[in-house]
Amino acid sequence: MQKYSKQTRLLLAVDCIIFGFDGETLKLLLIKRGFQPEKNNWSLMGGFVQPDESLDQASNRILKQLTGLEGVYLEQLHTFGNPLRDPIERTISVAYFALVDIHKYEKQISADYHAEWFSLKRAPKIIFDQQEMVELAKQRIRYKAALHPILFELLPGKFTLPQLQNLYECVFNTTIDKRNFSKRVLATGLLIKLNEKDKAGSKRGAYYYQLNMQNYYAKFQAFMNFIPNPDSIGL
Amino acid sequence: MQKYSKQTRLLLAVDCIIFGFDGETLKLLLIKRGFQPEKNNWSLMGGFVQPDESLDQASNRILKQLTGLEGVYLEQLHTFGNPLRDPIERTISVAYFALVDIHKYEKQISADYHAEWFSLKRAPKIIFDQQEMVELAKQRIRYKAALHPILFELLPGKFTLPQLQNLYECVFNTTIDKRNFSKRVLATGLLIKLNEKDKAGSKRGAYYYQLNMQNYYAKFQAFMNFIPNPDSIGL
DNA sequence: GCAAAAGTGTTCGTAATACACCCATGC
DNA sequence: GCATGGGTGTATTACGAACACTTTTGC
Repeated sequence: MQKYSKQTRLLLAVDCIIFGFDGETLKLLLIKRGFQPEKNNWSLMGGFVQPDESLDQASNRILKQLTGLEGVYLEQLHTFGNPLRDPIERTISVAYFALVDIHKYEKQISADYHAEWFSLKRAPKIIFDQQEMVELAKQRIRYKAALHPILFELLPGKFTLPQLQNLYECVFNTTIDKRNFSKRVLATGLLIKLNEKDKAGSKRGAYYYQLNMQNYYAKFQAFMNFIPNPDSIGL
Repeated sequence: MQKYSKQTRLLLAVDCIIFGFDGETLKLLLIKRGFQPEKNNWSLMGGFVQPDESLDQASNRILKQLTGLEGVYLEQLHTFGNPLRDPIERTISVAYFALVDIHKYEKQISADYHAEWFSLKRAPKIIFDQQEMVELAKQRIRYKAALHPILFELLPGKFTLPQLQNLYECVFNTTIDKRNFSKRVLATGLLIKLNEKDKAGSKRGAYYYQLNMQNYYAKFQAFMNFIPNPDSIGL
């Protein structure tokens, strides 16, 4: 059978908003764009969708090619299709966001790929409408994290409660009572306490926990409250 | 400046999943596809994105062209990009879902546009991967409706509490205690009681309510519980 | 011994749940 | 007068919020 004649074909790209957490602030991974226009300016990880790959495959490939990251949490966010968003030629971009354990890849990323982590607040200007993508991604992460345990994807396999709380406080830009926080979190049954302490953060040391993967997968879609007063936060 | 040479251009379409509520069940609006392949088979409202329009514009245009619907709730759902989803030629489809007051357009739609409402459970087979789109849309609506008052978009300007409860019970496939339901709903401050009754559903008649649009817009993004035990429902 | 962070329990108020009867009307 | 659906109140429970002191240990 024939093709759909008369219809316009358009360029299709994928852009990945990659978040990491260094224990202090949320970070964004950017790269210096390798081609015109906007060559050498900071950009999200992006690339064109190839003829034989799905969108999920494209986003995973681009992530791997530009950062070496593989097997990380990656989710489709939104598709941006403003006719003028790319000044050279109309390009539709399917945006994905990723959550990664920053420490796992920190050195490799900067050494091999010339990508750099920026604190969300201090990130440089990025190209086209990518700032809009980042804002939407931040919003989506907050929204989802208020209900589902996605933020664990930003932490290493072993982490402490203070670290976890720090992450939540940082994402939601709030402070949480540590007694209530630990109660809430432990009540989910998602965590396994280890017989080992992290002595880095304090003299006394804080117990390490790890995810109970069984419960994690089982309860991932359930609604659970990890933060107090979700309404009061800018969701 | 030049174009991005060497990159493949792809067809880009928009498909709209249109939901309505007739007081009994959730319904889906389908149309007989007007061109090959799958000509005359049931399909979502779809069309190709034109060179000069954004995705939102495209979805609104397609909705208007195929159904006459205008100014309805329309939201981007997900983008489907499997290389083989359209057998003729690779086509990326950005799916949108719409919520409409079925009565407002019922006659017009079937008379002028040869579109038809189908009960979700009794809908015919639709083309390509559109069933997947519908499933995702149902899921998204449930998810969103559990937290935000979007289901009002499915009701006429004046509606009764029993009608509203019916809608929620239908969307979540559950039963709700009417005393608790009315308490919850009225507590949001979203409804204004009218001095008028709907006598169609019962001899005594049920009071009409309308949305307090001020509060509706203000609280739309807030988290609110409209259904008991969201966890227990298949979200 | 002191500074700094970790860990832990109780009280209180609010919100969700379960539950049953009367009301208005058309026939 | 009776059948049908509409409307309302209360008692109990569970959960989230507020809140302060003790523990450990490196210096």
